[in-house]
Amino acid sequence: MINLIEEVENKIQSILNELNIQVDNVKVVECNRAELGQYQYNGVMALAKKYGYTSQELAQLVCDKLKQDELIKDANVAGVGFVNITFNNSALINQLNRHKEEVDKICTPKGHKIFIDYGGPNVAKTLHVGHLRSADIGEGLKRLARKLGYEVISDVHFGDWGRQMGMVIAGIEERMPDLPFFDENYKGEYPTISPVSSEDLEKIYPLANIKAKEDEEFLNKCRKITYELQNGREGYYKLWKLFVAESMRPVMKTYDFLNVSFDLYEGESTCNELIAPMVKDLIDRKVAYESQGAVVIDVAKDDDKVEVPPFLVLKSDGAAMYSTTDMATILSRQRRFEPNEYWYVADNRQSLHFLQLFRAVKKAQYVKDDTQLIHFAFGTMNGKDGKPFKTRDGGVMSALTLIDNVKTEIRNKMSNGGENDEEICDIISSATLKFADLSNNRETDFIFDIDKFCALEGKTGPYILYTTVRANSIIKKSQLTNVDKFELLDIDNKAYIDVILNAIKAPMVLQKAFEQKALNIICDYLFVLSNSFNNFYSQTKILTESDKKKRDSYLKLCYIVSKINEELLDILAIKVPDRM
RNA sequence: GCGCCUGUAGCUCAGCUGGAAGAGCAACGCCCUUCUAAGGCGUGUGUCAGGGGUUCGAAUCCCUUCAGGCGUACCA
Repeated sequence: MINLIEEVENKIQSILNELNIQVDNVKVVECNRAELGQYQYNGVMALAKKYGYTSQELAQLVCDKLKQDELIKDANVAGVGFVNITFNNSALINQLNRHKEEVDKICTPKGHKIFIDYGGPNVAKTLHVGHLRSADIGEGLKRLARKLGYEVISDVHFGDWGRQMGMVIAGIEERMPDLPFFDENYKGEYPTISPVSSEDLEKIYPLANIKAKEDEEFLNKCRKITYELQNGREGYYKLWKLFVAESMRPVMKTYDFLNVSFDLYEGESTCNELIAPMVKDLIDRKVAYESQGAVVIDVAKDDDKVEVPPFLVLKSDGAAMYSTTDMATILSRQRRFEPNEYWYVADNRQSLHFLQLFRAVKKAQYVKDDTQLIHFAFGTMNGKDGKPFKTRDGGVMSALTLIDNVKTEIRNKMSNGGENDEEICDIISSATLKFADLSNNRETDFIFDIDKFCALEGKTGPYILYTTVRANSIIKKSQLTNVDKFELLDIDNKAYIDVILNAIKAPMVLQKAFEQKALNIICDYLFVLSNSFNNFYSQTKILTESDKKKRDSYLKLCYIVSKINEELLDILAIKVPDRM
């Protein structure tokens, strides 16, 4: 069944065809002048001249016909030939009653599998505020795809196998050289508790990184340790196991707070046993070859605008790097899941890497020809100087610090103490951060401003939650049970109709957000819908409305808004508290 | 050097498959004995970085200049 907008598009097409005007793509869009109409058609300007009309004449002809339609209350011409359309209330209400059907319509048939890789926290590096983006965006895209019927498998893909591991081990050895892990001839039992805490690791890694930059010998040692770790030196491996587990603790805590979770908690190291056979296979089949001591795959194409460097399978010292593990990881995922699409949510500085990776796996035929590999890049969160945060040298606010800041703001704001306060505070804090993050366009960089991330008023997470809690609260207060079964009536109340007008857009918003993989579209919509609801709420007495049928309609609208908000917030991985 | 991205209100940003310049914050004013004021309503602000072009119509597409950011095989 076609929706209201498609219906009016078809009608306009018929009207134009009757005038012997050929058009095949009539588009009716939201009106950007609310005082003139609800929707608008802009096509007549382009057609008029060709068919011997002035824009206004043709627009007027269209309007005259449209006005005769039962769906339409009014249609008028404005400016140089804009056709503004206002629907009858009953048409809007009918459309809103088809909400579920509309959502089902945009769902994909079952059996389409997507593998999504996001998060990518690194061992020994504390999560800083910039890391929230991959987690928030990835989680949101995963849920959005699932909402639309896709089968989605997610993996956190810990950064636990590259050179930074060698650096950390070298760093620990500098501090505690007497630990048995470093003695190649040690035969006894290794300790089972990490000799370093996650706090220690967050210091050890940046220091080692700085030292490696200044001290060539130390850098070479790190490389050697990395190679030996990857090739099974027991002491290093045992130590690595311990500090990886230790390092993950605060990360998992942060993910938990953000309502982010994965189907798989694997890492770069997971595919280690696949690397040697993979390299052999690539060389045997002459996909890869040796160049300057390293093993590479040519991935350049003749029509490249830029020189695309070869893809590195192994470094010249024989060690694996991120390109190695990314490729082997695809092999591993392909064998187990064989998805139709691979999604990588990673910042846009890695674009070239993914271009190379995707070409390399296609060239090696590790995925089918029609398997899609897509990098959903996101912009970096920059400091006030406009430059991206750097973590290796430290100095950027950690995610946990930011979380503490927001929680403090919210605790101060929360009215009177009560049960579950801490839980509610956490929910609101999480919503505050996530909404602030996701409101930004995915692809563009933006400046991190702590005040904005902690803001509780205006276009914020708490605003949306507050609206939802309000709507739920009034339903509860009515003590009526079957509110979901109540009927929306055609009531002469502009604020009420405005909410309905916004509510019918939800399925289209989902579709657009998915097409563009743009969660900020959902954020914007939540704000607009909530704002119209608050306007309605502030000027309409609901519970004290004497006309019971009207009252029930109003309650039903509260119910609808609450459900849409909950539905969309759930995609953003934002929970709704019972009270605020 | 080459490639990609960005430049919109005082600030932070939407809008970019062409269609009537937007939001939040900040400022000022109004609205709680009445359903949650984390709320509602109102007021002001713009050579959409500059210059060309295409078009009935350009913040949006094309060219160009300027400014900033990122990337450019052994970090991720």
